[in-house]
Amino acid sequence: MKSLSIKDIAVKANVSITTVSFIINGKAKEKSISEAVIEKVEKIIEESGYKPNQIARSLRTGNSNIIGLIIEDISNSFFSRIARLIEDKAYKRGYKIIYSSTENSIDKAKELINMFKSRKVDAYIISPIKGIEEDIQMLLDDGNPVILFDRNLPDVNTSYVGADHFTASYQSIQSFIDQGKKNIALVTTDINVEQIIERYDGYKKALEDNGIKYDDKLVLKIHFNQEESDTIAQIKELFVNKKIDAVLFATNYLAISGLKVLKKINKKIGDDFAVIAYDDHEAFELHTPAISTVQQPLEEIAENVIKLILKQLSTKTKFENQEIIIPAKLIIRH
Amino acid sequence: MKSLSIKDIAVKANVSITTVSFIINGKAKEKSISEAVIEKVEKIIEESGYKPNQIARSLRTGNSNIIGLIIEDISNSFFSRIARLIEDKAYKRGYKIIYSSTENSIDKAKELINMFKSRKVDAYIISPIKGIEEDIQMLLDDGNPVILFDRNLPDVNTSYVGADHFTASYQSIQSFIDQGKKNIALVTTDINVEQIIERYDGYKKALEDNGIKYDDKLVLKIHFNQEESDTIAQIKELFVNKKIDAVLFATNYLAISGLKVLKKINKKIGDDFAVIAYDDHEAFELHTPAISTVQQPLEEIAENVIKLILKQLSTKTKFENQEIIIPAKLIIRH
DNA sequence: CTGAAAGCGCTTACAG
DNA sequence: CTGAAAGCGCTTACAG
Repeated sequence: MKSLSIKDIAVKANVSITTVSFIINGKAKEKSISEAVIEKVEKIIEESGYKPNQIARSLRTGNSNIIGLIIEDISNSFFSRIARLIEDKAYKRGYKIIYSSTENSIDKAKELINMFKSRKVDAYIISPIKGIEEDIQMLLDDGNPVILFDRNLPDVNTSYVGADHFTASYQSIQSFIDQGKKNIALVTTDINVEQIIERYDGYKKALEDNGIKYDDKLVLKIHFNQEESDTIAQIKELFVNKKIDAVLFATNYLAISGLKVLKKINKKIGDDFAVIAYDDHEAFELHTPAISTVQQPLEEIAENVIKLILKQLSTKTKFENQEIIIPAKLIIRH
Repeated sequence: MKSLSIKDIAVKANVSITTVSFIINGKAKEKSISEAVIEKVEKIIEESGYKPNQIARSLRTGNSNIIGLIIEDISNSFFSRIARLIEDKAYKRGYKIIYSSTENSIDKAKELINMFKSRKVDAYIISPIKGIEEDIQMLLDDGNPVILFDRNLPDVNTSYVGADHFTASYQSIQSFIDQGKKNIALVTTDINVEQIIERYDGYKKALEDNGIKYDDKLVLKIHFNQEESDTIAQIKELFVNKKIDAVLFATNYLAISGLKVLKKINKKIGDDFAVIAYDDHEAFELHTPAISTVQQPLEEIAENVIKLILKQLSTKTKFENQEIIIPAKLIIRH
């Protein structure tokens, strides 16, 4: 029942565990182990199905080949799709992923960082929230690679990969204005994170640049963790009581709720009511009519995150932090 | 830079590491350590921010408090939602999750099992595929808790948690027949797993029991990993060339493709064409008209999986395997 | 009431 | 060309 150890292999092969270790780690040549011994040991390893104990290896070497991934919620399709891409790319380079969801709770995020720390993960990929700046700074001070993605934390100097939310939001509003819209609403969340604030700023700036007066009453900030029924009621209130000819939803789940409202109040999307949703969702292409969306470049975000991680992992000296901002794409559907 | 060890704490407190260890592990009372010493040590731990190295603890105790989760694809909403629920429940009990996606590849699944094994995970939660029976049997022989979910493996004696796919599929078809439908199609996948076969069996049996002849031409088996454009072409072929008045989609992503086809060929869902989709999706409620679905009890599946894991983990003796089959729910929407 | 010491399974500097 | 031994940071049986 007990699994084999390097000692068992050494005994079977009648060599020292040092020799076995060198062979396992591909240092046989370098340590000039004879061909005959290499073959014998490899054969025994093969036949016995021996797998080195990674826990012992980690304890000794100090690295785990595990990357910790901290996100808001794995069941949100934006994150699950990113998680899948990151997993793929990490595995190809020999790294595994431990993930965990923060649910936008500062306490849970702090706890997760501590847990990952005590497990000695080699690197951290974090979609952060405000309030954990100090914890992240401590990771950096200890020399850990930390990459933020999706949301940046202005007060911490780390590497960051994300889409250009300001421009994407600006362009969405500009496209409404180009269609002749004047009363443009924004439905967003009240969570205080960079990428949501940028979407708001883009909305405001586009209005100003086009000489349209910003109206606070057309901006609905939905409380993050509330019941969907409440969200629907609030959006309905906005749609029914305000004169609106276009709306930008700042997240895909808000757009889903918004579409439910439109269905309920029987308001048609068309020439006199336009909609754009931030982040794509399968429901949008299928919807009648199809919903225009802002699409984040998931593949590129994941690729850049992994690249930065690997670069930092291989750099012994002080690492230069990088910010990589990738354009998002506005997909107009009819 | 280096993090603190138990030795550092012992030196600071002027006691042995044994004493510190007892205090950390809540055995202070049992080992009758004096109140004064306990307080002193706890204060130092608190102030220094010391976190025990879990790697060392794992090596010594043999357990990792990590559960390995092997699924088909984390970006599929069924799995990401289950993953979220399992994560939640596991965390509450002090366990962390490492996940990985198999993409329905036998080789990748085997590799993942080996990787988890060498990391000494305490338990395995697997949504399996045919071809890894031996590997799972080896885990069981080594005394590891293994819970299969979503799909069972008939040739291996393990615990299993899943929905009653046969009945759900049967009831779906029965509801079509009750509406007077005669030409009922099934769009399913060609992957050779229990839960897909059961859906097929339920379809066939319901037809037979109602005296409707089974027609092979009305069953479309889509190749698993193909491009969506090919899937759409095949479904279109079925819908255009066969006389059909109802269709059951065996997975939610097939239903999404199917709805795209209907939109394209401008076929309306209504009195003379009915649709049911297996596994819910946000797009279905929103669709015009809303799509009826078979909903799996995700919460109950996750809860039972974790319960079984904990039970097995706490049972020193030979564990009695259990199969838990939970009814799925047919939600009719109009 | 508390501590010295063995040992979990590895890696690697050192010695020969 | 190969091995003995130290040490990574813990836990715990044993001794006093």
